[in-house]
Amino acid sequence: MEQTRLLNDIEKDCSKILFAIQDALDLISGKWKIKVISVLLYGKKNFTDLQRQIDGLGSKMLSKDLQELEINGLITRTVNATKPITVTYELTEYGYTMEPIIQVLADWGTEHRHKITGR
Amino acid sequence: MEQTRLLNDIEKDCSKILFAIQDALDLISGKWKIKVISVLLYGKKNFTDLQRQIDGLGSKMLSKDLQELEINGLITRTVNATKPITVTYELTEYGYTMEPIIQVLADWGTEHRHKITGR
DNA sequence: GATATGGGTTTCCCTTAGTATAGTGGGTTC
DNA sequence: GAACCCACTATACTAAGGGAAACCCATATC
Repeated sequence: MEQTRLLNDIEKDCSKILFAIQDALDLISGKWKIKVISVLLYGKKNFTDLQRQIDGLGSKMLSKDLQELEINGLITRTVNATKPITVTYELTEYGYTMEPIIQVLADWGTEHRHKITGR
Repeated sequence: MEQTRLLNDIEKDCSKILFAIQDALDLISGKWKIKVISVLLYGKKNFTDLQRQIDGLGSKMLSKDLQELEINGLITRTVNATKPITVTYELTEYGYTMEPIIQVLADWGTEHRHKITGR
């Protein structure tokens, strides 16, 4: 009885983190969004520079993902009145709160590569 | 010149974390793998319990993802000689190294939900 | 001997995420 | 005035990921 109750509590905990994870993934799912955010952690970038930095990313996907990231408040889009008009994308303060996610993923990936390629 | 050199260095850094992130995502991409790992953080589970705990997950996907997670050394599969035969899935030591990823995602997701639903 | 449970596999289907390619519109440079 | 850069948008296609349902095998319970 006591045991059962504890198990139920654990399952509730577990369900909660499952929902939380889904909430996070909803914003960054897809092949490119995390990478866009990662690049923007290094500073503001314009459209073409973003595309150049992320290998394989086409303009249609970049355009779509930037729109979605903006809608979700993670980045801002600024049109600059420069000679040829340029557009700058930049992480919002909220966007920067994703840094730990990027960091921990990158750390794990680095360790994993060491493990695979025989440290 | 100095400035340019620094920029190049930054771009190399950036490329590195992009590759690292890709390495990590290769193992946990898809709709269900992170959730399977998350549930297993709470302890070993059998097939049916995993399926019950993760809403919407069908047996085909679960079966496929478990195989892939095992191949990548994140979980172990143990057949138990019980009355009706049961199979137990459990995180390996390596699998547990994913905990920080799950944790940081869950934390962010929780905060995000607070923000969206008007703290 | 019918039904249930655990642990899957197989087949078929379908949507959607993503790719490739081309084009637009404004401005600048050669 | 040709060609090139930036920032996209449009169109068209495709492949892979995933869902639903049926089926399989063993045990064992009614």
